[in-house]
Amino acid sequence: MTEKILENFSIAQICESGQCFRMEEMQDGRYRVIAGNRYLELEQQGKVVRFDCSEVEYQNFWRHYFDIETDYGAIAAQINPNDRYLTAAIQTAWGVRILNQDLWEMIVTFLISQQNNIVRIRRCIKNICEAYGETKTASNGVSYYAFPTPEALAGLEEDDLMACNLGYRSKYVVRTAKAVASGEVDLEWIGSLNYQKARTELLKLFGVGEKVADCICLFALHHLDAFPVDTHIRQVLEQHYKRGFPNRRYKGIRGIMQQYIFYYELHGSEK
DNA sequence: CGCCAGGGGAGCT
DNA sequence: AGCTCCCCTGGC
Repeated sequence: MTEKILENFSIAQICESGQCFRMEEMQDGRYRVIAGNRYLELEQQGKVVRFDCSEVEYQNFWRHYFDIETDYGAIAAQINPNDRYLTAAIQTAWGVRILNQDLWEMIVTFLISQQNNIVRIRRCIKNICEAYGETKTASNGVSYYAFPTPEALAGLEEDDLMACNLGYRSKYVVRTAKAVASGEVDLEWIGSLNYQKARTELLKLFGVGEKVADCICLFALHHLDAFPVDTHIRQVLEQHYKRGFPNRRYKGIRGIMQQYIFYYELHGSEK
């Protein structure tokens, strides 16, 4: 067990922010997350967060995964107080963080996300993990499935993942897996690039467009200036930012603002 | 059964 | 940059 007192951190909000589809609430207040081939259970009471792992594992992995080293209070303080929309958004989404997730996992996840809803995305991910991910056992005895490696998917026919409910996205995932497994695409190299260059490389992948590329940049590569524009964000921009989003003001943290907006639209405004 | 939307993308002009 | 058409599934 590792206990930390954390500001601007809400595991519930992170879970519902729609950036990680392998995090879920088990019982009330207790959450489970699978990242790559790691498993963690955690719970939160107020600012106190209990991680079911050693201090070493927290320091070596989960601290970075949850982006604990970034001061979100300072970021929230940069929001223009005259901006009524963003001010309302941060009141609801104050505990959201941009996770540091695995690059391959995010590529597959957001290939699947296109023209898809969150419930089915979750199920698709679950399906491919159960079908092609390695079975693992957590330190507390719980068994779980790791995310399938590129190699595990590279041997498939392009339509094989339709059995996992991916629909037409099956060929996007399989073809990308083949490209990565063969070495034609070098994920480690992409991970070393700056935002614009990484984005350009990701756009070369079959099935990756601008929105998906920005999601990958934000959630895996931690390029906090990436600003994914989906149908929800587009509507917000049209309604509340007719003269354009204040890109200059939020330069370098636009992606965090995007997440606050996205969360607010999904859970906060309650129409 | 048809229609349509769900966190877009490819292919062309 | 803008446009058309398209992919598959689930809900109504």
